[in-house]
Amino acid sequence: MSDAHRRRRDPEARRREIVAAAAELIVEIGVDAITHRKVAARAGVPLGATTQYFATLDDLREAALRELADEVDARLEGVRAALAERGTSPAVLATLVAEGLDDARAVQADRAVVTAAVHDPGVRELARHLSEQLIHLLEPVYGLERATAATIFIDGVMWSTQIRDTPLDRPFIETVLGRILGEPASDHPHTSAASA
Amino acid sequence: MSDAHRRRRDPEARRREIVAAAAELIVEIGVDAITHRKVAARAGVPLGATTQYFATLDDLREAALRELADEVDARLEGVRAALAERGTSPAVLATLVAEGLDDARAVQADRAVVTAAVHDPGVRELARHLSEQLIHLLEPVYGLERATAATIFIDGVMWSTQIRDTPLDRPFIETVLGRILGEPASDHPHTSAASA
Amino acid sequence: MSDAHRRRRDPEARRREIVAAAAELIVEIGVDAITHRKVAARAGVPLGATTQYFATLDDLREAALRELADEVDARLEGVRAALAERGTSPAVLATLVAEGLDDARAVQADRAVVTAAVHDPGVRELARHLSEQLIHLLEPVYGLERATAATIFIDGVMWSTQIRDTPLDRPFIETVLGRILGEPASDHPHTSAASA
Amino acid sequence: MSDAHRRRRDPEARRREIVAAAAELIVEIGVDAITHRKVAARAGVPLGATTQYFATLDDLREAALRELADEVDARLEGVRAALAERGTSPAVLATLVAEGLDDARAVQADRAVVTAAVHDPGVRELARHLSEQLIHLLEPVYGLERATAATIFIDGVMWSTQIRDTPLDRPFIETVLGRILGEPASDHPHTSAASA
DNA sequence: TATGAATGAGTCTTCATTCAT
DNA sequence: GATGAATGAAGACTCATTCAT
Repeated sequence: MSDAHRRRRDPEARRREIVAAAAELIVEIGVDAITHRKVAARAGVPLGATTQYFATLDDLREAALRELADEVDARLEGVRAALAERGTSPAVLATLVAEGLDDARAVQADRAVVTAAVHDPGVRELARHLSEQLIHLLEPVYGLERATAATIFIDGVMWSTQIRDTPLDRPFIETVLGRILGEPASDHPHTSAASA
Repeated sequence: MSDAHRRRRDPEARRREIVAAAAELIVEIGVDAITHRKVAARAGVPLGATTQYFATLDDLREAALRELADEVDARLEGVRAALAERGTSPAVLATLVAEGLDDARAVQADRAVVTAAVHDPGVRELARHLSEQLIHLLEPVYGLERATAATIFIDGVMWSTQIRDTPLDRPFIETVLGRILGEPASDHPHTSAASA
Repeated sequence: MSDAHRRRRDPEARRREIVAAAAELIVEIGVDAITHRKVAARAGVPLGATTQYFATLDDLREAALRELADEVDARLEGVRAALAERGTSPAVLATLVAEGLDDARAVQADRAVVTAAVHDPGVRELARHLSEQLIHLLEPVYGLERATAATIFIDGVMWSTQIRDTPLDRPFIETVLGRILGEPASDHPHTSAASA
Repeated sequence: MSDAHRRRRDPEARRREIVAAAAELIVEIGVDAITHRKVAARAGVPLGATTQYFATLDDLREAALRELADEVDARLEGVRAALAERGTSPAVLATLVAEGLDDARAVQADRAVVTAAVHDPGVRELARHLSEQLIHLLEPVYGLERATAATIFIDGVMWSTQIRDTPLDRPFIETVLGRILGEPASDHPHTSAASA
């Protein structure tokens, strides 16, 4: 019965395939290099399908960037869970960051969104949202200022990984996060004098 | 072929104009959005001039990115001089960084080089060189690890500025740099805002 | 992008039209003088159609040369049939060659392929194939050496026709072919105009 | 004194260098592929020199083709001398032809002129002149018809060499020329019923 | 609805030719 | 006179987008 319902394919599934292909390509060749043809080829769908589901290439691009942002969001959710379970210490956080660095796709997805944000106000909100997510994760324990500082540092770590051949190692990250975050505040947040 | 009046005849100047126009455009619309036509229009030269001086658009792009990197280099030289004069303290450094953040062009030039580095190995070296410059500035006073950490943090600050509407403020930067750098390791201690 | 009326929708036919137009132009203005624009104009199709069907101009050129080679092949098949019916004598062959010379297009098609072969290894095979076709037609009757010699001579006749205003006449061709081929070596002798 | 006369260089010599470079290039890459820039680079002269000595590229092309034709002419003069000395027999002629085939440049020069002749009436005369030269060499001994036939065959041999990997061998050429030319006429020409 | 043919705008690039120096 | 900078026309090619089927 469920098979009979969908004639050929599930439109939603196809849409997802296209977005996934576009996201892959953005990570690989950059947001400005994607074309309908490349996306169609990568997704294994006919050219027409890419224009069927998205009015313009910009729309497709946006959907793909949103997809990448969702991936990062999901990853952050994993971080949240891990911190909740293992404790929000610089050591645990450093471990999670270092793990993230090992997943090239994760790093690139994040960087792609931020890069696209520079010249696209729409994406800017996406990028802002992501870093705020991390801030909000750390803020209850370390306060806004330190949480912001740590997030900005981790941002720098991501870029460093993207540009350099040798990724930064966990001990370094832990040490620096330790300095930035200091000791966890006893139990609950203190509003501090952070800026942004 | 045409009866048009040939323009000025100063190859070096013209080349510089073209590179400057390309650099401007990279900052404004992104490295992937530049075209011969846009550069020619911005520089106020005929289309053919852009191809006369650069065999390929890639060559022109590279020259423009190098120009931007040189700008950043010059700025870093200014930082070096200021640190030498006013002391390599987190406070002085924070002031210089905050000043840099106020110069949108400076931030954008730096970010443009880093962004272009992601998909262009040639530019990657340029980007690496820039961050190493800053590391080398701080290393004599704070050691490699702290110098690197501070540089990575400043990198994050730059991105944050690029993405957010409100730039981070000087006190925040000073506080965090203080935590990252700690007391100068050398014999010329400065007043540092370290805490924790 | 435009409100133009799309034309007919018969890809195969359109492809053939484009190839035919390109072949015509190669014969008229030479293989190196064809451009997308000229082909499109000649075929009566928009510029984009020529690039839609052929990834590169080289591909289009190759298809057109192959088309010309096919024409020559078809002509050779006619020669084969005629020789089979009327006997493989120098006289019959000379008549067929002389007929071929009267068809300017046939001569030009042949010469165009050979000319293009000089600087294009891919086409070289095409050209070789054509002359081998004729050799194989004559070889069973006259042996490889004489068949080759006659083919080479006929090649020279084609070029002579291409360069001179007055084409060589049938009697001359017959006389020379008679000398080159001599008496048929097979069991089915034909009246031959051999002399000397 | 002779050195003082010419300021920088001998204009005539420079002109010859340019023509020689163009001729070389025509042989290598085809008559349609030459450009001012390529010729200047090959000749080792500044770009402006190529336009200084020739009003248009067509003029330069024509001069270069004429140069190639002159080379062939010189070669034919060598053939004339050799025939005069060693006798105008098919064997001697075949040897000279076979020697010519070994000189790739000689074959290509000849073919370049003939090829260019197809679409350029001006060059056509040049090409006609060349084959007539050879006819006139053989005519006194073998008569116009046989001389023409042999020339046409040799023309075919040249093309065959250009297209095939393995050049035709001397014995084959001698055998066929022997059949085409027959025995040398006793002493002086007989006007025969040849066509062209 | 799904597909891919159709179209032309726009891109990079090459070059003949002109002409300032 | 010699040089190479200057210019734009023209060429190959790519692709977003439209729309017939």
